[in-house]
Amino acid sequence: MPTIYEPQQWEEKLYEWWESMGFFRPEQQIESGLADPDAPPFVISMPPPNVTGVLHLGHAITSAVEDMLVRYNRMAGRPTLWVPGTDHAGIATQNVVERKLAESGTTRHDIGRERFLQEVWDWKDEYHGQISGQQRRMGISCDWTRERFTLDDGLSDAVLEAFIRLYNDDLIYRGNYLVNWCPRCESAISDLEVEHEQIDGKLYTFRYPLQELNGASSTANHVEVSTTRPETILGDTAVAVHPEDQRYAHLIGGTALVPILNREIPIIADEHVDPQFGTGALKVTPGHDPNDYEIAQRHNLPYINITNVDGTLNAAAGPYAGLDRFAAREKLWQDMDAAGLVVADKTHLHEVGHCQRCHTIVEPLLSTQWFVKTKPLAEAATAAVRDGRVKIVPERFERNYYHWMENIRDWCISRQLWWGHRIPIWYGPDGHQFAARSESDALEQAIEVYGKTVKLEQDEDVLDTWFSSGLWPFSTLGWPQSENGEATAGAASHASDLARFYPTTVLETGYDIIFFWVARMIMMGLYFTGEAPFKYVYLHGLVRAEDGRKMSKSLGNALDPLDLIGAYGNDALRFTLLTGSTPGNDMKLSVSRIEANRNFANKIWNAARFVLMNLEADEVALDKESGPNSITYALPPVAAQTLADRWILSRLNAVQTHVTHLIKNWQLGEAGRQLYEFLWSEYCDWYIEAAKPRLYGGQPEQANATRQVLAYTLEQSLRLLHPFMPYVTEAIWSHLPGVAEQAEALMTQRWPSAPEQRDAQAEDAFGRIQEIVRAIRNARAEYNVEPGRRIAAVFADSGHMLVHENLELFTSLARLDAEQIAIESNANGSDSGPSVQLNAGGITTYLPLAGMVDLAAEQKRLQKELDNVDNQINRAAGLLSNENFVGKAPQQVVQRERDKLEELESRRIQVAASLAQLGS
RNA sequence: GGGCGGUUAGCUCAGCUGGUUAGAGCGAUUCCCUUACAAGGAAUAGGCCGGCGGUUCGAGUCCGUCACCGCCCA
Repeated sequence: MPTIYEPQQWEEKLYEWWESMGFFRPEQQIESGLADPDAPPFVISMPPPNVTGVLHLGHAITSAVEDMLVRYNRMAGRPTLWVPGTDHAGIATQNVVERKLAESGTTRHDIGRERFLQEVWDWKDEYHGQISGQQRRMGISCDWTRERFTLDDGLSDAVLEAFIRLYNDDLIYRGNYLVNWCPRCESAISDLEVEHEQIDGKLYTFRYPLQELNGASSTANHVEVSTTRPETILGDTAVAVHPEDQRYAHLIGGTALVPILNREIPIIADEHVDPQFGTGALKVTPGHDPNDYEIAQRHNLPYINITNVDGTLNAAAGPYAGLDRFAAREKLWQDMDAAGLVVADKTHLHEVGHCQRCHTIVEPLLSTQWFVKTKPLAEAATAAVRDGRVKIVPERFERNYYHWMENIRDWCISRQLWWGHRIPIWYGPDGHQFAARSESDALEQAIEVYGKTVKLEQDEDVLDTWFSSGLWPFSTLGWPQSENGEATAGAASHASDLARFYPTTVLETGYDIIFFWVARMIMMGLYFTGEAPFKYVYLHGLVRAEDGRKMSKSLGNALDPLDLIGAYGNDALRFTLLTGSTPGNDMKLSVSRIEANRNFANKIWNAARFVLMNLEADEVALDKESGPNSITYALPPVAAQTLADRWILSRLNAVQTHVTHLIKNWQLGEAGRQLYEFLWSEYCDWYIEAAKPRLYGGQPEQANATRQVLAYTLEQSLRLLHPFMPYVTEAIWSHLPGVAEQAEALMTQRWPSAPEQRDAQAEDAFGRIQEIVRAIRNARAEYNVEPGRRIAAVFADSGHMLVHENLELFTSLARLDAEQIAIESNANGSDSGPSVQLNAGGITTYLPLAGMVDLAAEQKRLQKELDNVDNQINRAAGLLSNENFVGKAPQQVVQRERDKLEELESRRIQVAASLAQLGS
């Protein structure tokens, strides 16, 4: 084994091997005996990445978390299925291909629907390969034989089925309403796809001319009105004031004249008007503003649409027709200025909706679209979370979810795009709608209606991508075919997937798509399958750049996960993503942390090298009792175990228990950190160091026992670490003599589940040794003792057994001179002058550093220590003298304080004695 | 306007249902290429846990409030 772990040498090779062995497939897991066929399967539907392009760190964290969960559960013996796939991403993908066409000087309209779709499919085929290659580099152990794409045949069938059922159940309707329109995409988008952003715009105030009231001579021939979008004046159909606003009461019922156009519009009273805002008078543009739209409904006002689909103004805008909406804004304002209507324009901060995909300012527009009636679906979906059928982790997101569900509005699902699932509606000559799975189906229906064959036109539009995504957890498992028991030929082998694997177990994704995706899956899943599509929703935070900003290509601060994997290895990246944050909280990804975790992988690699070098000498016995997928190294009999052995085994047991508990409670990061601490700070820094003297200098049987414990602990630790760092653990495991020959792979080994069995005495005793060793090392450093020099030490009698039984530990860990170690009942080391006196681990240790001891410094140090001990004694004694504490605190807490106080007091005696000796 | 999150060491973050003297990584200082690892080892320094108030025997942790930062929704 080389001295440095090189992930590049291992990762792709191991992944190909894992995949080729079928380890990712539940069928194989059962056949091989790893999975219990009767255990509840563990199932995840992978959030399908868009086929638009390249995977980013959001995908990396998704992959890391899901793979961790999947690997853990697989090892724990549940049949585990992780369904991969990609999303056709309607708007995003169409945009990219359109941009590509633009580069070669053409448009989709030039080449037509059919050729355009062919272009997109070609593009998809190319990028799909790239993306699944990247996903494999991320090491995800998903079942590729079940990979799906939202536009493939099976999923398209699911979309048809879902649409038609909702349509027939009157939960889908078509109508002319105000929708969010993106003039760049030339499509409607849903409320969710509008991103509100604060804009430093202007508030324009102008005079709305009034028609003179008949007979009465009014001094006011205008009313002042403010707007942020002057061009919409051209579409005004009323001026509104608050019914109780005294300033304007006399105007109600009058008539205003639209500037430039001189169209007559009524002045109305409506509660919605905020008298405090602007001038308190409101222009009403029902065709281009959602609030105004509602006012218009209340007052039966007409709706005027002034814009074309591309954002230019139409004939209704009179002289401004043909101008872009923003150019028209400028021109109209100039013209109004010239007409003496302008009062002022001042800067004004306000929220403006932008298209999520292309960032164009969205225009509210009257348009005929398809909608899903969401209320009934949302009610069921709310109930599923309320009664615990679906649990959201972290729980706080449930509030968001409820709030959204309770205020849900109908979902605009039609898009004026070509790339996507075409709406399965055909129109007869009279506009009659036929919802059908195919044109021939529609024609048959038409014959029944018309009594003869008629020409039908299919709706031009496609469905919102999220409509098909909403079906993902069950459509990928074969719904609706397998539900109807009519498996199609291609899906024959997976025909019963729906029955076996649905509902899925966990839906894991970023909290940013809880509404877009998670909420809709729950609504759709409940409606179509009667069951919530998953039991748990685990939401991870967003990965941000080191400066805390969102990573984006345009900011140039985006890190490419593939680059990071190439530079530091997959394990380093995923361990960083897993341990770098807590569920639902964002993380700033720092490269230095990835580097540190690469070092961790290397550290384990080298620890393994050390162990393996020592295993070469003799064959280490295996423990075959533990059964298939659990074969590990045998441990020496307890009688042959040293203190260090018992200590590390107890610690291993504790970590195993704790880590399992943490994972079950979704505390994945904390679980990873525990393993990091254990392996580095306990196994490497202490146990391996403690093992060295026994391996090199001890008796053969001792060396052998040590090898067993070294090997066992390493082997079990690799199992625990595998879900967090699959590659380096698998690579090391493949070298383990004996064990690796008995089984195929670490990833198909059983998760350790030994009962909790701590050795408190060993943990306490070894802890004392650590304290003493640290104190000696500290003193050596303080006194600049040459690192290689072995020094004498005298231990107080109180530590007789501990020191006597672990002499070699002290000599090797603290570099003591074995010839000059003494245990004395009344030691002061005075033979060779004053000593440094250490009070650690409950024992006084004297270091007779001849000629080096600085009396004054020692006195100062000991005094400081004494003060410190006194402080703690006061604290503990204070607590214990408090009746309330003794009476109300749990017994164990009180007992702990008593023990502590006792120890502190004996420590105080030691320190005080040391100080006294020094002074003498 | 409503909701959520954050504020802990110089920097980036842990700290689960309240209970040892609050931890890690990076950075800093000193020393060491000791036969697993210099991507390493040993040691050290560094924190009124955002402010105020409350509950409690006991608060980084629970409650209230304020401030600042960020996100979501309207």
